[in-house]
Amino acid sequence: MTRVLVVDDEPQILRALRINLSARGYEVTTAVDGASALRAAAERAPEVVVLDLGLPDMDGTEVLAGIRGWSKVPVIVLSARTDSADKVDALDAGADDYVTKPFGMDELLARLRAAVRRGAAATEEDLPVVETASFTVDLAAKTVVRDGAEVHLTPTEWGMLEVLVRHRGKLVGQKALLQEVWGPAYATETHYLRVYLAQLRRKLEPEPARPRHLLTEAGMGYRFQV
Amino acid sequence: MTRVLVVDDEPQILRALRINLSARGYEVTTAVDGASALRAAAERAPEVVVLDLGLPDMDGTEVLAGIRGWSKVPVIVLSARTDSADKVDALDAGADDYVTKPFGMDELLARLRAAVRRGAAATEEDLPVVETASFTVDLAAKTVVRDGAEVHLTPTEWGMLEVLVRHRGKLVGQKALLQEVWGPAYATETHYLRVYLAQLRRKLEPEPARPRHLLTEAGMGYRFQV
DNA sequence: CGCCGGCGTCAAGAAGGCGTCAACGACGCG
DNA sequence: CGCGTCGTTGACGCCTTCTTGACGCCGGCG
Repeated sequence: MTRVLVVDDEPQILRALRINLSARGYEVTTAVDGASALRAAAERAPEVVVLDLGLPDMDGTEVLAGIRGWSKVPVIVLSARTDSADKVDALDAGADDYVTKPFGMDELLARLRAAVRRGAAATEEDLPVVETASFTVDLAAKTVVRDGAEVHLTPTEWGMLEVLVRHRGKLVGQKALLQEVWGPAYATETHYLRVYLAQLRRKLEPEPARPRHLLTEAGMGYRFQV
Repeated sequence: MTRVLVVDDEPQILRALRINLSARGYEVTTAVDGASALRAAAERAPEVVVLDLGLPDMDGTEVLAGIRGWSKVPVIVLSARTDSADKVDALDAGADDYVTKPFGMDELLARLRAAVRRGAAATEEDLPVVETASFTVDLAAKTVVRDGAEVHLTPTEWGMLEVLVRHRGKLVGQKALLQEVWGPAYATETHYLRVYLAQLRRKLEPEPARPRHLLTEAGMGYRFQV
């Protein structure tokens, strides 16, 4: 479910985009002015933004600058102005694409897909590599390295480790862990946790009996400590 | 000095772009047909490509696919066709932008800057040739060389190898692999993977029973190890 | 002090994934 | 039409992985 933020002050455009995007499985948020657009961009963390330049409260390029100040999210600018200088300004201000109204919905959707595709490639690359004193977890490559050698993990082992590493430092409840790895039906099979935690510790901890990174919080859940 | 590859068969456009781009400090390479475009893209490793769809020897989208087979370099498509379907096709084939002729030079330059700005982040490890201890894969030429001789691969075999090599080092999930090679409808035909992996290993691995580069991660997927 | 529940460990059987071989049919080419 | 190549499918044995049960340890509580 791709989150997209649509910013426009014309109700009919907003409506058309909302309908078309929702129908294609996008999760649409809308904003009708610059201030609420900036707020929505920060709160919803959309994966792509469609931004009309003609807003009532502030200039579109200001909104763009406001977003670019902290985010690299792809922004597709919509505008009624066909003037070349406007396009240049918007693109140089950080827009990823510029579409003039009236626009073909097919084309806009295609440009949207292109923008999302690029953005996805970018976020995939900055998946973190988490390092501890005794081993290293690469979430993107799905590998664990210990003492220079790769450690082989089974799918279930990796599933648990991934969840724990993603929430590193935080406590993950038993129920939550079971549901994320095995599915909602297994929320009470706490025995699985013990078995697989033991296997992970045997493979990763220098002293499995005294775990330093894969910690148990009795009665609560588990925690991954860097 | 940003390297840009311009592909067009109309001399006056080539000339206009060369002059304008050179004047702005770009390092321009040109190509007048698809075959030389692919060669130039592989050899010069441009940071951005301007590609005309109407080439004499092959369809523009084929050129695009040829580049996308191994590189994420931003491609701006130029075309005289204003038809919405053409735009959608090109954008979905991996184009980053689509500009219709006749175009304003200012606008094209702005779109070029936008494309370069985005692409600047992700232009490493984009090399079209990947070498292992026992064979060499050329993603741009779509060839595999082993012991000095070229190895013949069927289209499906090549499809799998290409996907794996493109994600070299990373684990590729079975579903992802099936969908990239066979299409979304085949996401569960895991038997195909076993058959074709075996064939690839027989053709490429020195010891097919003990693969060194085409590795299986049971239950998860496959990995290409350099 | 003894009971009890949660935890860690081990091991064995069940289930499913994997590699391999081989056969079949579709297709393109001469 | 005959040929070879390629993709698809089935069968089979092997091996990994999951699941399950048994058991001992420990800390809290009555």
